[in-house]
Amino acid sequence: MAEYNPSVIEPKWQQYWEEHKIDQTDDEGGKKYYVLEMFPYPSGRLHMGHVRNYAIGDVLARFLRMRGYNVLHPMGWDAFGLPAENAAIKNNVHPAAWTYSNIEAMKKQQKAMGISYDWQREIATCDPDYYKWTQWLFLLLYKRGLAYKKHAAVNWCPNCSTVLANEQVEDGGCWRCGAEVTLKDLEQWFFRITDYAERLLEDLKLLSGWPERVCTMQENWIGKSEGVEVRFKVKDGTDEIPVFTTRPDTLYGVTYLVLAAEHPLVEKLTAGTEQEAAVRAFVEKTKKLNEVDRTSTEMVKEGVFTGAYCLNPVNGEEVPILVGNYVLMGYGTGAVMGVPAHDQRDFEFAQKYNLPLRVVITPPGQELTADALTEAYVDDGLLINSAQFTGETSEAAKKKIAAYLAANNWGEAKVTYRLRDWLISRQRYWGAPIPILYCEQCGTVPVPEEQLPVILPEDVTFQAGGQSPLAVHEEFLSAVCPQCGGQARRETDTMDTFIDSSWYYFRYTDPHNAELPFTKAKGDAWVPVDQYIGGIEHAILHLLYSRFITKVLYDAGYTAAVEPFTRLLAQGMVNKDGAKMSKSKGNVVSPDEIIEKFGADTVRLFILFAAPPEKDLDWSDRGVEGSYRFLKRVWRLVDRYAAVLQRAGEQQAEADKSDQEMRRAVHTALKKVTEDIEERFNFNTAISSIMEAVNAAYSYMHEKEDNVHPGIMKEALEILVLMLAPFAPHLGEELWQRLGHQPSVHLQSWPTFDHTALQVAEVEIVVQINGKVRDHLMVPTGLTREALQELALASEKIAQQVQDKQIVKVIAVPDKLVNVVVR
RNA sequence: GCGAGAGUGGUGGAAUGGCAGACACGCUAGAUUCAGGAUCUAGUGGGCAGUACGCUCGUGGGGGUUCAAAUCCCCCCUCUCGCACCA
Repeated sequence: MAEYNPSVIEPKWQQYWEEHKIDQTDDEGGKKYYVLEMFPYPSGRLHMGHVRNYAIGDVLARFLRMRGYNVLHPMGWDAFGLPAENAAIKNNVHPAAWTYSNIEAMKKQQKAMGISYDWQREIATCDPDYYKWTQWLFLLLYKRGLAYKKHAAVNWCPNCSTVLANEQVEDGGCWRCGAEVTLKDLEQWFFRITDYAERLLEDLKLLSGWPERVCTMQENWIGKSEGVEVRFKVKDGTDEIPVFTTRPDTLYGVTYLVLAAEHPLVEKLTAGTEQEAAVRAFVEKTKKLNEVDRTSTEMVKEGVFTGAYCLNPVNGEEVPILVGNYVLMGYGTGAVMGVPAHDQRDFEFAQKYNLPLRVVITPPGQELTADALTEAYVDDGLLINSAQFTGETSEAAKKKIAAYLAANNWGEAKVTYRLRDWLISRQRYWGAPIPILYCEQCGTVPVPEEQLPVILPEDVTFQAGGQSPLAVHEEFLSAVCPQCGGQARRETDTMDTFIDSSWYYFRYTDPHNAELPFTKAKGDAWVPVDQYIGGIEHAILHLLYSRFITKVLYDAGYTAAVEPFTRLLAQGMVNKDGAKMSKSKGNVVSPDEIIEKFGADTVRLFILFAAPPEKDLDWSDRGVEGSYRFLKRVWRLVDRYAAVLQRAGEQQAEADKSDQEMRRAVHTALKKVTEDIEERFNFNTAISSIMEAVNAAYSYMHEKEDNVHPGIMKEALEILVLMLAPFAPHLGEELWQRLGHQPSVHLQSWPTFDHTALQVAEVEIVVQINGKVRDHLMVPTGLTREALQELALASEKIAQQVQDKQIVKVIAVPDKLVNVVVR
């Protein structure tokens, strides 16, 4: 009797699968299913989060193949990024060398896990064959007017020495290193994602296969709000100040106007006035505040009078213009109208600076006076003090005032989004160069497509100061202008790595194409991804960018997909002792060690068994041992009967009761496992059903010893092995062979359960009195309500307890229960 | 503050209106063994009982709907995540 020895069988089957190209996908054949796990950054080591991610994807991929789908299950590397560059500076290795050796190490780990990837489709975003098409994508956006350069106050991470997109600032810190982000005035490249704001919002409705919270987060991030833009004329001047408001019904309550510190009119309005010095000091002070303090709700609202006034278009009233620290230049128009009676922020501000309040909205049936207010009345109501709109409801007035403004050319209805354009240039080396030239004659010129890729030079020297080595690389810098043939200079910024990952799922469909990023036929054959699996941390970033890029490709006719990912599974984290695994806490569990000790099958099984995929999972060494024990238990079961079963079919004995029970147990498990994987993704309960079937087989074995029914035992073991194969692929393969079959178990059809095996002659029902269980009865299956009721009332225990009471009602549920209601 | 999710034995978790705690970990006992480990078998929510396999309590707290609630509804508490002066 051989022992279960994963360290022998796992490498053996991995090699077999590779040699026999079991995991390669053809573009033709069967109904397609695209399973994708988010590709990793090649840090050099897999962590348990990766292991979980790939285990989930692999069970699905293997299961669906057995269900007859043509499954695409590729893997690649999000290989550009700062850590490579930091490692280069610190250890004096080239980022490319560092990255590729990390890729090798991680690939080895993935192979050791037995994940069924089609390695022929492997991609790395730092490969010129890949980033050529990332650059092509940039040019596509450029041609379509979606890539532009502008001067703006942008987020700067001093630690990473580069700028960041809005999405990449978390809590005022850099998403990668956490350093406090400051604002810098720089000229930078942007993608016009705001042009797609409405579609990105609207199409969330198509994503019924996504977790609702991810859609909600995207919805909040896009932040649509509908209102009007009103133009206030500056008194004694020609300038106009546009103001965005969602409450045009409060327009008659405006008593002042506030500009953001960065508002272009601030300087103009105060130049040469006696307010100039005070305003300038205030602006300086406000600009110095970092983003966190600036947008914190706890911040004290402060402001200063500019000395200027403007005119409320609807009533011609003069209102003072102030500069305030609570108005953001980045949202709306950078100017707000102050309605202290009906906006809490304005109320606080007005109290502090003694600005007047005017009530223009009253709650229905109530009087409201300015003096009586202790806080703003922010709800809808009826208009007062509002000329011809007095008496209207807020709802009606919003529309009527908007129309009135439009008719007089004082403003118009407008929709504003919180979403900002995507800042995509990075002042770093290890990324795809932006394919742009600056010509003295022609200005900004895109690199012609046939000249792609713009190769990232390898002979660079890194400087401690963090300046990109491209900026001082003469050979890279100098270029010939494709338009005039004159001297030109290359853009030295590289692209945000989120661009690399925003289209990689298309490249897998046609990874070796030298003419195009992918052909439409191949892209359309696979995209959208049917099931995408990854961490929740990309709820906005990667997932929003990918949706945007897919829509651009759709508009340009390169894909028929409107959305890239049909279903999304946001997996939970892998923790240890209730806390995130981290070096500083010293609670990191290394996948390598566990695989070495127990084998990949055990790790996969444990991680899928310990919790449903979307929940956080606490790592337990004991639990892992339990999974190992289970696999050994299966091994012994098959080992004991494999020989016996070679004789199966010789004598087909009549099946007795316990034989039939064995068969029922296996088919019941099969039904449950199939449903749990296919419909609910509940791998934990699928595995527990397999365990139950194994337990049933042990009981059967004890009862029958060597007199098991060969046909039934054979079928039971085969079904068990087939069910286990997606979870523990190596053991599945080994046992399949030991049962006398040819490999590969992974090319077998998923078994179908036999309805007749599930049928039972008798079923245990529960008899309740007033909802409390009082008896259990074995009754023939399929009894009618009436028959069931009769049997229940005839039961000794029930009859006894009911005899001196009045039966009010009897509820009978066939094959389940009877509830007798008594008084 | 707003939004979303969660709260079930000693532990991970199961049950989505019909016997709460499947499955597993841990623990207890027995078998096997020189011993340990491994393995197999049985037991394992609390209380009361005491061999009647019975009563009773029990799914964060309180209330409600229902013949029947972990599950549906209302209020409250706690935790996690996301957003947060967005005009």
